[in-house]
Amino acid sequence: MTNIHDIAKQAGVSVSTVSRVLNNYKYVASDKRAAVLDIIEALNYTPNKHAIDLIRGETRNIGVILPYNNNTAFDQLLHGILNKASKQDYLITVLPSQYDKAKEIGYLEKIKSKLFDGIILTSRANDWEKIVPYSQYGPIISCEFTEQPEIGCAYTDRYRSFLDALQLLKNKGHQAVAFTTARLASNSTTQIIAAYQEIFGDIPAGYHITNCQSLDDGYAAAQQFMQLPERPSAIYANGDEVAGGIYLYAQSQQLQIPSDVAIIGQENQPVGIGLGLSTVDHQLTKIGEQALNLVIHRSKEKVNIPYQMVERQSM
Amino acid sequence: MTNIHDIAKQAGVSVSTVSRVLNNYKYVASDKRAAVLDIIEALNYTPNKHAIDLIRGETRNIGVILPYNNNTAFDQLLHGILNKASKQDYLITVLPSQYDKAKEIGYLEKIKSKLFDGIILTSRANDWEKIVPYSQYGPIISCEFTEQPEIGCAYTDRYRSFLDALQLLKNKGHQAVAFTTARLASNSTTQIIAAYQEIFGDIPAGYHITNCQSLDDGYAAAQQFMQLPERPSAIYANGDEVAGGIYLYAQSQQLQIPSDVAIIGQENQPVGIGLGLSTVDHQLTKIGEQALNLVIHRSKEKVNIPYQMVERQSM
DNA sequence: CTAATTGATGAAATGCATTTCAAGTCAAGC
DNA sequence: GCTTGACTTGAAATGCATTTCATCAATTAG
Repeated sequence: MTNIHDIAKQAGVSVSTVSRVLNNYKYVASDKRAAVLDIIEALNYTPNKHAIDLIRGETRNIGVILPYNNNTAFDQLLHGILNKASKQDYLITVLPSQYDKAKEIGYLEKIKSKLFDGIILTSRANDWEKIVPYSQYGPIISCEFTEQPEIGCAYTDRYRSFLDALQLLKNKGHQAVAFTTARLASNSTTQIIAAYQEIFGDIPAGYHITNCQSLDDGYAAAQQFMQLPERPSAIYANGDEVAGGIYLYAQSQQLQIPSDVAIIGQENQPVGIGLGLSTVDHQLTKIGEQALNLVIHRSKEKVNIPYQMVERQSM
Repeated sequence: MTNIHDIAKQAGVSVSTVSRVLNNYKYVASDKRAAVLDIIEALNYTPNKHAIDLIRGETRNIGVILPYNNNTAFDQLLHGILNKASKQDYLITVLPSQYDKAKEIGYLEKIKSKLFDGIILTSRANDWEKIVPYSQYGPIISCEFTEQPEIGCAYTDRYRSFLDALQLLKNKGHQAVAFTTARLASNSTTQIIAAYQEIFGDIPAGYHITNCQSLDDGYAAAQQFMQLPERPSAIYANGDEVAGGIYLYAQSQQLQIPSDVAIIGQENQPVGIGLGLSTVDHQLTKIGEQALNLVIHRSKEKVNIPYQMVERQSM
C-alpha cells in the first residue's frame, strides 16, 4: 500500500507538507500543493483511517446497541439515528445484543478500546451500575429515561403516556381493558402495569398477554382475549402490528370496531394507517434523532420528547 | 490513557511480553503472565483498537450499503447479515445511501481507507464500472445477481421467480393481472416487466403502479386498480405490506378473495401470515447470511438462493 | 558430552498520519 | 537599517500494539 511517505518522496516534499495538503491548511505553496495533489491522484492514494483515528483519538463512529434487529420499534429508533448521523457525517455500527448481558458488556468494552466515540443504548440488559462506568470513556446515551447523572437520555414519558391512554379509555366508558406487552422484564411493561393498576386496579386474569411482537401474535392474543368469560371491551396493544392482528381477528369474528371492541396501538406504524387504528405515537424516530444529537455533543441532558395521541377510528 | 508501555514498565517486562499475554501466546513464564495480568487489571487497561487495526490491516468490520433504512425488505437482508456477523464476531456498520451516487461512492472509498474489511451492497445507485475498481481493496458482495467477475453475490433469480408466479396466475385462469413495484429504476422492476411481457404481452394501461412501499401505498394502489374499466382479476404486489393494503381495500369493497381478486405478495413478511396472503419468499434473510459468508471468505462466488412459493388463501 | 530443541524474553522495526517545534524567507512598517 | 509579522517547510515526536530477530537458558536426543 502506498502511504504518506511515498507521496512525500515522489512529490519532493516532507510528509508534513503532504499532511497539510491533505487537511487543507493554508500556508502551502501552491506549486507544492499541486505537485502533492498530482502524486496523490497518480498513486491513487487514500489515507489510512486507522492511523488517523489512532492519532486523533476520535472516530466519528457511534455504536448502537439494540436487542432485536427485526423489531419495528427498534427500527424506528435506528431510522432516526441513521438520519441524523448521515447528515452529521457520523457512521453507525449496529450492535445486536438479544438482551444478552455479556454481549452488551462486550460492546461497551469497545468504547473503552476507542472503537466508538459514543454508544446509544436503545434498551439494556445489564443494571446501570455495570453500564455507567463505561461513560468515562465516551458518552453513553439511553433511549429510555434514566436518573443516572452520567447517562444522557432522549425519552418519552411512558408512564404518563400509559396513564393518558388508559384514562382516555376509562373516560369513554371502558371498564374491561386488556393489554399486550412485549418482554415481561422490560421497562415499558413495568410502566404499563403500574399505570394500569393506578387507573383500573388489579389486572383481571387473562387480561395481560406478553411476548407479542408481530401481527400474528396480536391475532393469537385477540383470540385468547375473546374466549375469556368476561370479554374485554377495549384492548391496548403494544404496537400497531400487534393491534393490526387484533383488528383482523375481531373482524374475522364479525365484531364491530370500536363498538364491540376498541383497539389502540402504539408507535404510529404504517400498518395502522390503512386499518384506521388509533395509536399512541411515542415518537421513536425523534427519540433516535435526539439521542444521536446527545452523543455527538457529549451531553448528559435528559430530553423529554412528548408523545402524541393519534385518534383514528378504532377507538 | 494507559498504554502497553505503561503496563510493561509497571509489570517489569517488555512490551513484547505484554503483547504476548494479551494475545495468549504460549511461552510466557506463568509468573510474568500473572504480573502482567495483574497490572492490566489494576490499571484498567484495554488495548487501543485503532493501533491493532493499523498494524494488522484488518478490522472485522463490514460495511453494508442500504438505500433505505426503513424498508422491510432491506431490514430482512440486514437481519440476516447481522445474525451471521454476530456469530462470527464481525461488526456491521450500516451505510444509508438513499440511492445517492456520491454517497455510495463515499462509502466505497472507506474500504480503500481500510475502515472496512469488505462491503455488502444490498442495492446500488452507480454503474458497476464505478464500483468494481474498489474490489481491489477488499471484497464487495452484492445481494443482487451480477455477472461482474470481481463481485461475489448471493441472490435469488428474480426473473425466474416472476415468471413462475405470473405463469401460476395464468394457469389459474387469470388473464388480467396487475402488479405493483417499488422504484421504477430498480433491477427488480426491470425483471418483472420483462417477465410480465413474456407471459402476458404488453402491460395494459394502469396495470402497473410504482413507488409502493407500505400498506397504505397498497391500499391506494388497489383503489386505483379497481377503478379501471377492465378490473384486474389478480394483483401481484411487490411486498406483503403492500399486498396487505390491497387485501384490506378489497375487503372494504366486499370483494371476495381470491374469487373476485387474487393477491400475491412477496418476501413472506409477518403481516401476510395473519391475512393468509400467498407470497413468494425470496429468502432475503438467507441472502443476507450468505452475503456475509462471502465477504468474510473474500469469495467471488455467485450463490443462487432458491426462492419459495408460499401458497396461502389469497390465491 | 556435544548437537539440537524447546522455552522465554527484549530491542527494534513496523504500520501510518498528525502535530509541534524550530528555522528560514520575504515583505511591510518605523 | 532593523524589527515584526506573514508565509513555508521539514525533522522529529507522537499515538499504540504487533511482530520479527536475536539472544540466552535449559533440556533432550544421539
